[in-house]
Amino acid sequence: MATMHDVARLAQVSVSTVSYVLTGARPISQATRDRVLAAMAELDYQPNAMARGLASRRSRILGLLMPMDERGLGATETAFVTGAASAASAAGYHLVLSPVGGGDLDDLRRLATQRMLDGVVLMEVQLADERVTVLQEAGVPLVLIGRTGDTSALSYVDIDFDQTVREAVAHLVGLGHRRIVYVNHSAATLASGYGPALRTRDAFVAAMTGHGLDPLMITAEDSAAGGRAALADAFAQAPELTAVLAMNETAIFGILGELTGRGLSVPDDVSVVSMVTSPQVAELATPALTAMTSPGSALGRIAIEALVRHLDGAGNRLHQQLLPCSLEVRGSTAAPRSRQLMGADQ
Amino acid sequence: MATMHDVARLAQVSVSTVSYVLTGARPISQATRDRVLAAMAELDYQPNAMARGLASRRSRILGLLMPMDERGLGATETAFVTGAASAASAAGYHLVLSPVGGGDLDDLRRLATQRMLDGVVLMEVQLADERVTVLQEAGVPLVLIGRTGDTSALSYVDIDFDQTVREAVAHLVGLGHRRIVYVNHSAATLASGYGPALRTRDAFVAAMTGHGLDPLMITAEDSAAGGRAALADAFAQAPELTAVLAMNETAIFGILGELTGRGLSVPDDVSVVSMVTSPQVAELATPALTAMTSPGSALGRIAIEALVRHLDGAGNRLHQQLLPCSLEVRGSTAAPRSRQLMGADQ
DNA sequence: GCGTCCTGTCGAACCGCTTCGACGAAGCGG
DNA sequence: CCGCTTCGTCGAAGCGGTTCGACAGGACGC
Repeated sequence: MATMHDVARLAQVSVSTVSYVLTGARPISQATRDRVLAAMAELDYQPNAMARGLASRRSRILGLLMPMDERGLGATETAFVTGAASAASAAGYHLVLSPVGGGDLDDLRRLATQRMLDGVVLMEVQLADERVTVLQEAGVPLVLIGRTGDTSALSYVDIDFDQTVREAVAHLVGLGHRRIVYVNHSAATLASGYGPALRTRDAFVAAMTGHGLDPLMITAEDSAAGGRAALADAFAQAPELTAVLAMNETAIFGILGELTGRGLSVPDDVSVVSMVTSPQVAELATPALTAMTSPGSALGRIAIEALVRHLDGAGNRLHQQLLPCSLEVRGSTAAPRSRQLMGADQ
Repeated sequence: MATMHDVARLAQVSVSTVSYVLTGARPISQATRDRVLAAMAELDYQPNAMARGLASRRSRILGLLMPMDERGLGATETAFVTGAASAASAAGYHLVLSPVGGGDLDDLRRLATQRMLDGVVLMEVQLADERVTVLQEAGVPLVLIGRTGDTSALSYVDIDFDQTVREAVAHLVGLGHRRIVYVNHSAATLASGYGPALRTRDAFVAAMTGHGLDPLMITAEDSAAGGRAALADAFAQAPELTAVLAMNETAIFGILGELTGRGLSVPDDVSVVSMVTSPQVAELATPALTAMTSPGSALGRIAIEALVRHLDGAGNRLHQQLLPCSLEVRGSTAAPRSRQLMGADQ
């Protein structure tokens, strides 16, 4: 493993000159630069990341902290990660993903305090998130995906849930639906302060009321069974419903199964719109789901770019940005057919 | 940010003594140790990871290299990651996930050469995998998940596909099925040398022939549409089939949809077994899928433990281990009902 | 009572790179 | 031709740890 000394010796310059060639921190003549570069190539020189990090007090490593529950990463989150990774790589940073579970707040503190990460992007932020506190106390530059309740001093990128829900509702209302049920995450998730669940709830109420309609929300566990139960619930509360808007990607398969089980067809009897969904998942269902496609990779890219700007540039400004999901119409939505035609089978 | 010097001064000892307390490399008297620990606590001292890494030439960081395609990470892969993460943390290592896409072999080389990773676990290994070569050349300790074609000099943990397929086939044969179709990944995936696809193919042929049955394999694109097409294919080649064994987790939803579309019921008309699947995904379908559950988190744990043993211990031995998936019977398999009863609707 | 072996601690030499101050050599206006 | 920048380069001092050799002092064998 060649070191800078070897390069310097071979190129007949001092170590510092080699360093300046590498970092560009000071001007170096073309002739010298060429000699140094040639020496580096000949020795197959690679700078030692640790040494560089120690001396410069910057690791050029960015952390992407992702809670990994047993459910796995959806295509949305994956798009997010890949977007972030390529943006980081383009900016000359490494991106490491760190799976931080619920309990290891200490682990997180250690990671942050050991000066191994120049900055951090935090995914799946709760409205009140201790991790944010820990990282802020550790003095680590931070960008959130999602938002905490109080965003006054934080940079974040998030989905524009308000706009997204409004658009989804508008699509259904435009088709002629009046009785629309919103299937959210579970009550427990709501109670835990999960932002997307809360924000979509509020947005749904606002959107429906805006159309003069009654907003009915049902909560569902994150499972197929939860979806089935939720749909049963929905029919109990609103037998005349003609459309379902679902935030819960996992439950939606149960919803579809239950609809089929009741002899209802999608989209003829009931239209279904899936929120914050990736095309891959939407295509999995039969019929393919009309969905609000999340701007996954853009979110990742923007978050990293904001973080890098903060680290490299002098700018100390906060970056706060919302991106809406885009409506992609597939086979699961259509104009409602009159309920009378269906006979008595509810 | 307190440094070792600060601790040493406060505890009235030399820096090296503090270091020995921390690393345990030399005996330190209880009295001194207590003074040092007290000083560390008082100053809220955290060792600087870079400095430590530079001096000791060991970063205590393990890399988990995961290719991230747009499909996302299934629950299986996620279990794998969490298993690895907790094992690493238990061994006193950090685990960073690095999403290496297809093209960035150079990126990988850089990561490996910069001495930032003590060792690496490589996921989703192809039979001929350039990444393995790159890492071996860089001299990075390596454990594979999956296997390359030539495993003579490599440590790996992998699923015992042979055993898994044999068990799945035995389950179906035991129920009375004779005509069983195996839906594998796409022909392109097979051609690319994807180990699981090739190994399950061979295992399926062996298992079926062992039962005196004709092994029929169909390839399917990784999508619902691919699954539908594959099932049509299967019926064209074997109209009398009563069971489907599917490796392709994505295609399986299309298979189920197509079966329903043809008026066939699962499991009464056709039994379906999903291979290398997580319970979460199996429960998503209606009916819930009988599946071979992959030992995801155990795989991750074992891989990391093998790597750590190699790094810490003197042992230079290879670790090569296969783990079978375990059969979990759910609602998608049953004894075949005689085809005669079905009438003429093929 | 003396050489020997541990034990526990210290000082100093790195690990490989960045960065700051210094300085000779041009370049330049007057 | 002189003093003053500007340019290009060098040497050395860190960055915050680890680790090796040395050594004082007590235990121990004989």
